Amino acid sequence: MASNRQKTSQPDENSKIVSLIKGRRATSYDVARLAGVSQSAVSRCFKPGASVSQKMRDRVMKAAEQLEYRPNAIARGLITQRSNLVAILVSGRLNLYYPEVLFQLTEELSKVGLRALLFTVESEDDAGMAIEQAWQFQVDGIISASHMSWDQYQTLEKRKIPVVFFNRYFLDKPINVVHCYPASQVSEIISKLQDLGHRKFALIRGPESNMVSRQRCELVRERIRSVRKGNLIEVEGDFSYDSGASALQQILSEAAARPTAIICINDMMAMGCIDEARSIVGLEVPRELSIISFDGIGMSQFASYELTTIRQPIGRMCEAAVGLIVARVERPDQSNEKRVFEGALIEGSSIAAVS
Amino acid sequence: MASNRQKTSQPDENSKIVSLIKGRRATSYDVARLAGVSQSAVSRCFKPGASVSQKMRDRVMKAAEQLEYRPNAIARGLITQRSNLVAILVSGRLNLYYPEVLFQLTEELSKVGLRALLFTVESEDDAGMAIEQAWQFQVDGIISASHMSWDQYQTLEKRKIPVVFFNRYFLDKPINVVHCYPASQVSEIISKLQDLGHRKFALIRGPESNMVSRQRCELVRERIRSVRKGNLIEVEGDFSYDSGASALQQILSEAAARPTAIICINDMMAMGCIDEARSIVGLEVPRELSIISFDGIGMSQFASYELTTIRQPIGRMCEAAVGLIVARVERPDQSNEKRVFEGALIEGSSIAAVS
DNA sequence: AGCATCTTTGCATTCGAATGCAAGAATGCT
DNA sequence: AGCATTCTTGCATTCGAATGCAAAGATGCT
Repeated sequence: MASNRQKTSQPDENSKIVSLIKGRRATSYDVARLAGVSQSAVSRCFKPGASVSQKMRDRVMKAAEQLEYRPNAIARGLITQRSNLVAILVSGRLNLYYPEVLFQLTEELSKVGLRALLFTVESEDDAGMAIEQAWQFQVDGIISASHMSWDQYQTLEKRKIPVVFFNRYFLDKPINVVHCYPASQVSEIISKLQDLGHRKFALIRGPESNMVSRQRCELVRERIRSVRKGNLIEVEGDFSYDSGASALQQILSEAAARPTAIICINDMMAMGCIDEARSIVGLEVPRELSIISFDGIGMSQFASYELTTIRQPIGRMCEAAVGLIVARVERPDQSNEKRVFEGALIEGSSIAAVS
Repeated sequence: MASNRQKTSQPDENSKIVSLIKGRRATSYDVARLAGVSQSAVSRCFKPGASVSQKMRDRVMKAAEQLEYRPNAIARGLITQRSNLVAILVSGRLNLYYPEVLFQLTEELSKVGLRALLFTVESEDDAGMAIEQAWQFQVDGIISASHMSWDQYQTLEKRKIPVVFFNRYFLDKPINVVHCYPASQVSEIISKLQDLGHRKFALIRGPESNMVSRQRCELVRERIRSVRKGNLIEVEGDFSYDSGASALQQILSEAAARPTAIICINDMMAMGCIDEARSIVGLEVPRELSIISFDGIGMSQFASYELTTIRQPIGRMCEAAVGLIVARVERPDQSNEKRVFEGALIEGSSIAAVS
């Protein structure tokens, strides 16, 4: 009792405490004992904005340093009901767009004191498992850049877990979403292709179930039709390099007359397409075949490709996604929000005039 | 008291409990009350191998389902002193090797019930911050495929956090490490190059501080010298595409006679090198310049590159890394272990005979 | 000095699940 | 039936930090 009250423990007792801790992780109680204060005082010293005198803070901090004390985020999470964990669901060994998103999301989360709990999700089943796990770990929110069904989302909503979709959405459903709607860039680039003499186009889509792909396709179709009843052949891929390559073969075999320009719904397929054209089919890109695409991932600008592509402002989108998560965590009842970004046209060297 | 004892709660009371929960996350107490058993019984039902009768288990599980109960991993972590979290430290927007490792590590962790807490680390400072965070979150272990100083590692060891290095290590220091030592593949491919008539080589290294790069370099140098006092010019890169490109320029400006084969210490630099050779310098690869490299990442096999490269068995390495973590978590005092893997030579089309 | 106001501090409780211990139930054996 | 053994179950405590409340201390004002 008395020893608890005294302002500083005796030197010999101090070393006793320090050595007692040895091998164990120091807790706030250990720090409190060493500093001769209460556990709550220690807790308050590590809570920004709490009411603590300078004297107390100094003493506690000194003791904390001696014991290498760090607040236990798990215990803190239990009592505060905030884990500071955010689940990130990404798919994707096949599309190198995702790693870029993942790394930037992680950094943005880190800036606001949140940690990324990573889940790789290649199917709806995976998403279901990820959701269960995320729920068990009491994540503060989920950022999904991957497969997730409406039912699964509903479950999360019922459980009051904030969800932000990253370049994924459901038609006309109210959700939090960050995505890129590059309407004017599509106009611009399609016009440009037409100015270059292109009249016959092909479109390599993503899966029909993917809304972002559908949206991009709509923009492309509208724009091509708006100028002239253009010739547009469409085939479907799965966003992967390989599927871009086989899509090209399909186009060439199906089209009555070979298209002079191909619009790929993402960079990976465009790269597959270019490589297939050059190495297998023997078409020169861009002289004989122009190719444009969407995303603007890093490697789309490698000299082998130098894609003309519509870049997503991934950095700002990640920032927005994290911003939405934070906002929903702080005010769970606020209504959903869509943050839509423009694209940016990167003029590479994958297009040319029709010869 | 009495109601706590009775084997099943009354129907009306049940719905009262169910609705009481509404909006809240169900806890083991809620389930216990609904099932008419004790909280410890619920806990045991969710612990594999615990002693519970079938009757009890059924009743508890039914109640749990009704309430959508899932054990709170945070609370569990607090009492068991096991968070089931593993920190993964990767660097790397610039080297697409890391995303592959990251995704596979995550999947392997998931298989053994562990979750990946992701940290992006581009410098030792970042590593320091990641370590602090990981420590606060009571991670069960750390897998580092990134910068980490010996001092930082020592801190972790002192704190008894298992660490496994992934393709990183310190010279002759005892640590847990998984890496790839492709000695025979280096021999094989260098011999092959020599058989193809190559005598003048260049080596594009990674940073001198990187042990894996140094090790690969050693293998290359030994092998080249062992056959003939070959001509070997060396320049340093940073594993990125761009640095591969500029390394080529440096080689061409420094070398008295142009090398006919370039050994790149990773695929990214090889791709930069190939692109630079083809697009800027105007050299045909492989006719005028052969290029080989290390890693065997997915995109190294894209048709634009088709690198002859020594692949790391990333899948098995990730499995091993997770295995080591699990072993250290279960038996913390066991001594360190190195798991070394062979490489596998992928014969692409980036090499040819000297003309 | 005396009183009011504001600040600082400690006490006691809480979050949700796990677990050692002992009591109680079920089973087997003589 | 009586006793020993094994299996189930509940009680009470624990993990480590946060926080409402009230007491104690500091400060200002008259």
